[in-house]
Amino acid sequence: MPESARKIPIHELTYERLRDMVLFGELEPGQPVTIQGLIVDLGAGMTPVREAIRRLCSQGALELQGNRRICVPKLTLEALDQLAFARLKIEPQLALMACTRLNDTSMISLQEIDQRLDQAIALDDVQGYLMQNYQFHFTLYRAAAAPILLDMAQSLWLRFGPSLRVVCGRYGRGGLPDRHHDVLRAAREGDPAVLAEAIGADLLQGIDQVRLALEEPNS
Amino acid sequence: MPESARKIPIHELTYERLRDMVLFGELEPGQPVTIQGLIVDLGAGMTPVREAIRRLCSQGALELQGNRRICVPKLTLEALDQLAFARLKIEPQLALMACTRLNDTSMISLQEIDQRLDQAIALDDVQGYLMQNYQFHFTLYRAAAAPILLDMAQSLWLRFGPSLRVVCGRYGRGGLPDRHHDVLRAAREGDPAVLAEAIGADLLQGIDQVRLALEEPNS
DNA sequence: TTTTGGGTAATTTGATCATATTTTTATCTA
DNA sequence: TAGATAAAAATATGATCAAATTACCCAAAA
Repeated sequence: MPESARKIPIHELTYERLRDMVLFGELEPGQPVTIQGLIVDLGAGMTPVREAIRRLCSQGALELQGNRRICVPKLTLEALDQLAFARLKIEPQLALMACTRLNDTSMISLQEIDQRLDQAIALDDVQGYLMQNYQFHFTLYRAAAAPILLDMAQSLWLRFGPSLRVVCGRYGRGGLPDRHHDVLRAAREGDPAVLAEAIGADLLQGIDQVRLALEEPNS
Repeated sequence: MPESARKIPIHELTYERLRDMVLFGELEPGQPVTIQGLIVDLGAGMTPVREAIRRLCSQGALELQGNRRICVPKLTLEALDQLAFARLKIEPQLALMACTRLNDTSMISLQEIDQRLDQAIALDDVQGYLMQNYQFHFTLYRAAAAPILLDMAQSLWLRFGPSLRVVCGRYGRGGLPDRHHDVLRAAREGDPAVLAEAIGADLLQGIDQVRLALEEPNS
């Protein structure tokens, strides 16, 4: 085995793997998650799996039901309202703080991600879209150098991710305008207020999509 | 042993115990936390302690240093700015949502907590003050019935708590005005905007106290 | 002689696993 | 349908291994 891999403990790798499964919709809302199942699927021991689950539970990515079962939480309308409020406060602020700190390297990264994002849209690759969309936002947010707000955004995305996947998978993106180009333009021009506004508009689009789906009669 | 106690798993009890230690300043910022030490101090096994630590790390209450050591994070000025921003967005909103849902029972609870708070101030009981202050805010916030925003507030308090303890212990409350009475009055009158404003003013007072302490030369 | 530096040994601590115990869920019979 | 039993899954412990820190010793320099 490569030496570089032996630096990261298994419980960390397990956490990252499980987090991505939630974030990119490999696990659906309402789907039960068992410790034993993950031990088999991820080939990890019991302790690392348990620790990864505890971390994700405290971030809201997983939910402990009264009996000791674990599942991916289903978004309710009330939860969506809270998520919308928090995301629209936190994420534009991260964008605003990032704006003045964006250097050439991160600008190039953003543009590359944007290209892959367009590709994924063209190919109807939902998983790819979700992954690049995540990378786009968090590459921007990381530039803000605000770890606490970044943690909060991460937790909000973990609660939001599974439902976004369901919506995208069911309806596709249906010709919605691509807000990322507005974001990129604002970033290039270096106007923090405009950039924050553009991020807000992008978030709102995703939130409204999920809200429409939740308001439909079928669960 | 009482049967009621056997319902709550040890890892949950351990988490709550350790959380309170962080929240109410039993652990100082920068203080190292060891798994082995907690096993001895709390009389728990290894698994529950590890899980409690993982949960608190992902809430920002504890911090993994590069080498696999754990400590209570020290607040920097940058971190304080982020905390201030987030708290002033989230907590007034929780108060606002709670306002219209406050019933007689919770109003009485708030008043009782406020009395105990005044007692603690009169007795210079720092620990008691911190505990009642926490109870006051979260009894109010819980009434909002907004679990996601409540989780966020909880995490913010976990990051803030240890430093507040240090400040209060060092300088006392130094004749600062008691904002809780404004909060209680607004709650009684049922005006959400005024209540949110009062909470904001209370938060700002604590934040400014900590900021003053951080700006001092000595670490 | 005292101090300092380097390196090794001992100890502490974290990571992981195997296993035993308890709880919950599912199944089967009356 | 209800109650009892079996199976499965979660909780919790302790043992083992690996990594990091600390303690200690000896030699060299001041």
